[in-house]
Amino acid sequence: MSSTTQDNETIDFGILNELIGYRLRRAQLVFFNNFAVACNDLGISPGLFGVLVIVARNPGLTQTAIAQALGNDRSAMVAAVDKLEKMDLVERRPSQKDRRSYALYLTEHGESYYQVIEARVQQHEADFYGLLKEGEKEWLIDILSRLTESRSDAPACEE
Amino acid sequence: MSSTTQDNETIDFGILNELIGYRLRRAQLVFFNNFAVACNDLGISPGLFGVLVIVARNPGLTQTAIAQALGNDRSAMVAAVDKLEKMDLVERRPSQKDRRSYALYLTEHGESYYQVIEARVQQHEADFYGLLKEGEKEWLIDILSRLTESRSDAPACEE
DNA sequence: TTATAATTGTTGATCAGTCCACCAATTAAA
DNA sequence: TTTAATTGGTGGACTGATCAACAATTATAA
Repeated sequence: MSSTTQDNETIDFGILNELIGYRLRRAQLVFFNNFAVACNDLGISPGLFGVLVIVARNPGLTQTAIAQALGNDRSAMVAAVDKLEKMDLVERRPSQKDRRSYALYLTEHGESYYQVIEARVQQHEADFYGLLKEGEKEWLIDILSRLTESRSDAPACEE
Repeated sequence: MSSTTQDNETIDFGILNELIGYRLRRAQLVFFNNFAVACNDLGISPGLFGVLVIVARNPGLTQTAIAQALGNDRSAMVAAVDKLEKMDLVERRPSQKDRRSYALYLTEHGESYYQVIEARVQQHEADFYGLLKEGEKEWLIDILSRLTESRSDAPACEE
């Protein structure tokens, strides 16, 4: 009911501040901006990073398999993999089992560059750790996972 | 028979599942979809609902004031208010203090219709309450607020 | 006062992301 | 063999966000 800072010029946010959906959107936007600032020189967006992680940890997957894992459309993968290929981070190798599909792998340059990117991303995340108390990060991720995997065609999540 | 679908279960998400940013994005997407399903017949998007709430609780504000409160660009408000005007929910009244700006108010129809919309939104939010334990909702909102208002883009802060 | 700077709503352009329908080639199933 | 699915891919539509510019208006400084 009360906003965090009740200053002179009080705008009443009403129900908005108590809506998980609204708060999620605002927080996600802040993370997005921070990610962009931290990784713009690397040419990596959050979406591209997601693809990179899946390819790095699961070499040989097809584009549709990655799309399903990330909850994206197959068609969206084309431009993403094209970009990553032009950056010499990912390469498409013709699948031997299925001549329709490609098997995706990190290039040699991609292998080493991925270490840089992941370190940068983790550093970007750490920018927010000061705002969290003991155990809050794990709890937050747990509850977000619950909210995500409850409904919808949740992606295949392990662990 | 087992090539693609079984791969799904063994996909390693690596660092992804432990990233707050990634989890936020996924959860927010689920909320967005649920919101759309719950409110598509009302013609209200999350963004439009945000504007509606601010106008309802703070009648007479200018478009830029609302944009700043919601963290949006001023130019984005034009199309939003145009839509809400065509729906006969919001009206622009010329400001008496400043002839450059408008003062925004809910129309008569908007006043009653807003009750319907807010009830629907709250019902949509309640779809997720079953996943939360005692006090977790307040905790989650508190954490998300902290993450959001840490950075410069904080809403509702005038000087 | 006058000259200058700032603000308001608005337009337009760009850009990323999502979504959907569709296609040729290939594979799976009937 | 005929038919149905699936793959990567293309194109279009549709949001959203972002930014630069503009005319009208207001605020500030000289």
